[in-house]
Amino acid sequence: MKNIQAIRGMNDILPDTSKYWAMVEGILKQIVLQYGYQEIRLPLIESTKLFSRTIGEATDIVEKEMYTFLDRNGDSLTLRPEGTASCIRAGIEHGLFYNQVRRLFYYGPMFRHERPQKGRYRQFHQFGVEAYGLAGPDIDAEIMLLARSFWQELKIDNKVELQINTLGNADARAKYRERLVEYFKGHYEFLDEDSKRRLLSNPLRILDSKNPGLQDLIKNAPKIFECLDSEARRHFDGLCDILDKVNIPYVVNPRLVRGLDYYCLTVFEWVTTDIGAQNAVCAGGHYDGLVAEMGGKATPAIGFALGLERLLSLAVDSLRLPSSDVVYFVLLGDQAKASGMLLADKIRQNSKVSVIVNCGGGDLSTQLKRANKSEANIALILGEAELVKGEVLLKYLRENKPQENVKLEDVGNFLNSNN
RNA sequence: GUGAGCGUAGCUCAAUUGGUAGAGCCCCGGAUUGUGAUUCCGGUUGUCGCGGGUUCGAUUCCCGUCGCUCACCCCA
Repeated sequence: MKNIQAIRGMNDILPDTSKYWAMVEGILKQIVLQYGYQEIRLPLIESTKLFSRTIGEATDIVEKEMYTFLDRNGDSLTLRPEGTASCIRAGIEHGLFYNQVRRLFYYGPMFRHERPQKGRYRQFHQFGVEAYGLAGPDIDAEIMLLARSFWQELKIDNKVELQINTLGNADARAKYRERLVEYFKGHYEFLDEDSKRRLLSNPLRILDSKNPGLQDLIKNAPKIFECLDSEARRHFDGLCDILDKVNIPYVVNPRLVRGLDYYCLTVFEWVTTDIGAQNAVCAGGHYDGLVAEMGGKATPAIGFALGLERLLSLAVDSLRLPSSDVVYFVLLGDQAKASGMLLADKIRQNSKVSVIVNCGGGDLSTQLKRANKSEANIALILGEAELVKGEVLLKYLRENKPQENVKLEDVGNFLNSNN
């Protein structure tokens, strides 16, 4: 029988890699907490309607990428393809947004049934940040400052670029959509198959096309700025003004549109050229209409999601794992074996170090080999001779220092002060 | 969903114009019966992805299939 393998596009994160995940998650979490954002933990499964309504019926996510199945009672359920819909659902359900400002964050796995490639998997992980009840543009800038803190702390500030654009309000977006359709219909014969399809489903996305043959056509297309009302224009100018003053470099990219239906006003992407074709590390925008659309009171909202797989592949080179204090407990003889586990627990209680106790026997040489292969930087040797003296023999595995004898009752303190 | 490249040991890879496979790392034992990492010696690695075809004979050639990777589409 063939061995069972992981589902396509679903990855195991093995110990060598999980260390980096834990470190990055810790850094991100610490930063958002410092900005006053609170964690919200959301279910992985929601009612299918939640996503089809909010993300947009005509988007690829809803049309063909959702993991949808019937519950035993016949309800249609879906593994979440993104976090914002759930976040708003939870916020309305528990009254979090009612006349209040909320700064929230979440992280965890998302699911989209796409063909996997570098930086894109069927189960992938997002870290999302969302702010409710603030119209901006100051909150827009805050969120970008926050993201910039991520890159600085992860030492990848020089690898990412911020691109911003505005989509205007719903009216402007509708008007712009019409003008774009008109324009591209006038040049229909030059469009490729994908763009002809997009003309019907989501004309804004034609602007995003990677086809080199289309670039001239796109360059000459009408600009969203021609359709903006004065309020949207003020919002965007206000954002640019703050970004300039807080020294966040950015590029205005009028062709930047987002795939999901719910975005309006400010949209932005942090992009990179370092991780393959999937170049968006972090992206988001305003979704001021969503809360009301889902039955809540009209509430301005802005947020972004960042792809942790993409972030990891970008940051892993510059990350230095914190050195860990680990000792390996070598036990020789039946007496030592009997008391070793107990002693190890005493050390764990009296110090902050991790203690790996040798299991499976072996002579001194064998056990030291294991110690050397482990992450331990110190071996503690306890044999008949040491037991009699009430000591352990402490041997440094990674530094050129002489080994020394330490009284059993002093081991915890010794390890503490040594590190 | 579409296209291209690749599937040989736990890992990284080699080889055979078609004659049933090899190296490094890893692992185990010994030199070293209480001293690891270095060095030396020895040992185990395998339905050559799966199925079929051609052939006296297929890991090699052909067809199919599955898997992986990258790219398109789409998105974080």
